[in-house]
Amino acid sequence: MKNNVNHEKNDKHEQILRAAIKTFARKGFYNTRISDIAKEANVADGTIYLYFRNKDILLVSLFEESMNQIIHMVQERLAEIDDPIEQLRTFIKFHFELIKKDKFLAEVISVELRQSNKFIKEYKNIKFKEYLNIISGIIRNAQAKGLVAKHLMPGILKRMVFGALDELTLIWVLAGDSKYSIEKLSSDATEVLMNGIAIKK
Amino acid sequence: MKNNVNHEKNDKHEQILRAAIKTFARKGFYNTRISDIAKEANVADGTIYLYFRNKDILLVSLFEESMNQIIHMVQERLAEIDDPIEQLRTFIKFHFELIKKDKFLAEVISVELRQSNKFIKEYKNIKFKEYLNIISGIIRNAQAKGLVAKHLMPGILKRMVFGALDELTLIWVLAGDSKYSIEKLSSDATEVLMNGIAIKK
DNA sequence: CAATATTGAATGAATCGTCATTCATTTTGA
DNA sequence: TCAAAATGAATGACGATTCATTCAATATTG
Repeated sequence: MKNNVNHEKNDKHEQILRAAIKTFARKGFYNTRISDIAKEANVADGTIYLYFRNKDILLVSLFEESMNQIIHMVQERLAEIDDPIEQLRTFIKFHFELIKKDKFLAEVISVELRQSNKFIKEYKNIKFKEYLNIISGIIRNAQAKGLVAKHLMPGILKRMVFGALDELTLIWVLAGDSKYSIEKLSSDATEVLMNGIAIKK
Repeated sequence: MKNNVNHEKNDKHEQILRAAIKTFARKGFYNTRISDIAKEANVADGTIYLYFRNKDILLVSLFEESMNQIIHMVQERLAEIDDPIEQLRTFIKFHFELIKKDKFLAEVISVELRQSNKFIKEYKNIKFKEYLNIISGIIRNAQAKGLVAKHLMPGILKRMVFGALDELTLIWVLAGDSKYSIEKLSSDATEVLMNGIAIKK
């Protein structure tokens, strides 16, 4: 069974990233030791430096690669929809599907993104901005069609939407939670945000 | 005798806390050295340990004491108002007044609270929960008066409100005041949240 | 085909700088 | 005068990063 592992999932890069996500989620970036990640990934400490320049870059790569995938997926879903109001509804739905699918990643993004954005110099955070701009894009379209009041600024609304969703993400990933189901979070969030943003007909 | 709380008018205690807020805001908790705070406060490194058991406790004290004051102030303001809808409006207004008044503190709370909540074991975060429960309290009253739909859960709404406000706080403290004024943030936030939560008459 | 050489991925112990915290000493002020 | 407050140099622990070495896979040779 040890013949040729090269065709197997011996992708160390991926293996280390997954271990990092899991460990950062459990202990937080600053309380995680490289040796913790190495142990979780079943590689030597030094191996991590063959794939990532340093600890900061490991976190940044994690964000970048994840956001890339997420952006791609959500764009795909939105492309099928014409009505901006329906797009916004879908965006919210999609958000909760994502956090359900990868709880550890959701936790790392929710808890560590602010810090890293502010304190890791290498990180310009383009991908995250791109993600937020999907929301403001939808809102601009809605405004053009008279579905959202024109005096509300898309740059502010996108942050409110993200902030609300992100805070709900947090209670779900931290509490584990028997208290609120993803479905209830999703439906309450959708109702409040749609009512708040779209013009009532 | 020397260490904790109730020597209200202790100059150094306050002096160190202010320096800590300023320094944490600039460099983040984990990138701040005790010696940085000492320098900012014009005291010796060791002096800080006469007032705070360790670095973690310094951050926790900062949260607790600030939240105490904030809770007290907001309760006072809300007490003058009967209508829960007006209370919610006032809560939002008050939030932005606060961040305008103490930008550094707003930044520290917004950026560091999640981390500390999750990773500092000593910290049970009672005060922050109390703050959030002011919001859910208002919403429960509104529901009792038929002003907010009963099927929306106050525990979810309080988080959405806080999340939205917190995210707007973040763009203001990080970007400086250039792009959006506090007043515009406040008015857009109020409009969206009130429309989202209150039943349209 | 076997023997040998080359390659580069992986290892993990050792290094080295960085602080949080301590405490012997000094300063303050009642 | 002396207890409390303040100081800041010294300590000790920790942990990111390095790099000499190992090892397995593949290539070369005769």
